[in-house]
Amino acid sequence: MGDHLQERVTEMRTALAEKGVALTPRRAKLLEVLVASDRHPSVGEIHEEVRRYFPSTSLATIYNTIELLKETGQVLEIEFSGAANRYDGRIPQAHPHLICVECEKIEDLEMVEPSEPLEAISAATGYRLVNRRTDYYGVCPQCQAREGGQQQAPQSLP
Amino acid sequence: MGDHLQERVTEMRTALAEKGVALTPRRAKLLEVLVASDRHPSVGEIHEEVRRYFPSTSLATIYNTIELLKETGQVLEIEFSGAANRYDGRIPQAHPHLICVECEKIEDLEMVEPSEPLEAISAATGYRLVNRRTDYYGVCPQCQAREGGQQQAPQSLP
DNA sequence: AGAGGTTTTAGAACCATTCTAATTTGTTAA
DNA sequence: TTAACAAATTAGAATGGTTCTAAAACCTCT
Repeated sequence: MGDHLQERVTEMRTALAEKGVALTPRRAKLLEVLVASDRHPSVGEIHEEVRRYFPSTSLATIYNTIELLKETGQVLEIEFSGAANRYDGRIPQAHPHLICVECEKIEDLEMVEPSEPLEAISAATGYRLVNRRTDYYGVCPQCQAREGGQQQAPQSLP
Repeated sequence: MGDHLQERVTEMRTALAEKGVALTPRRAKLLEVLVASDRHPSVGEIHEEVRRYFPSTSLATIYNTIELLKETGQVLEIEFSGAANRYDGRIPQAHPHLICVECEKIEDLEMVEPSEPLEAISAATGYRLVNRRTDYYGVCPQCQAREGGQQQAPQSLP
């Protein structure tokens, strides 16, 4: 695991410590799993992985710990209604994602987002903004290839 | 209902007609209700409203008709995992929303979104893009007022 | 060792959504 | 007008991710 990722785990540990909760072995493993994955894993996937080390771990523990991480701003939750929520432990700040509607892969979108004038929105609307979400949905290159060559041109969305 | 809104209902009717499905009284009322509301209503809210005119209407009918509208691109679905999905029948194209995390109000964000170079994203990533989502979450002015004056300054999200 | 707190577990409860099978409605053809 | 067929609708069951609950396990401090 790279330095940056180790640092992330450390930050999470610190955040939990400051919150006054114990860093139990299960929780420690969960942090590791969460940060080790670049798949934006679901609770189910995290559960499966933690179970490889602590087979008796219950789903509730995963949900509880994720909740603690959310409360401390240490994980980014990407909500879905028809599928399990997904979690980004590597970059807990809001940032744009690229989501494949075929294979449900989620990637970070590295391209500069033109940094919405968040203060401007706040000033214009009176909202006290606390979060944002920016997702692009499409079919990833691999899924396009798998489908054969009959894909149509990218359509522009107003 | 304004001209623009009437037009929207007409577009929806046309889309359903082209799809070859019947415009039953329930469906007609649903379109009306959907477009009449500026609340980005949930299925439950639409159901309640349609029921005022056709009391025996079942939830399944609402879900089915919404599905037809989705298939024809005539309604925008805003997904949530912890709460009911919400629907925008007025502007079915992807556009940014302002969502109050207190009262769950959803407003269209009129401010120009700096129109992401969607083709650029497509070109850079190889994705065939089909949709997008841009939401800003915060506390609306009304909810801030209701809470009293102890709100903190808007925080900037990287 | 015992007391009091936190953590964890298993399973129940919840709820929006989807599915299913049966009924109703509408239309066309005799 | 009725028969027959297709589409639409209904009530309720099933699904599945998430949350809740009560009991058990685990610490830590004395």
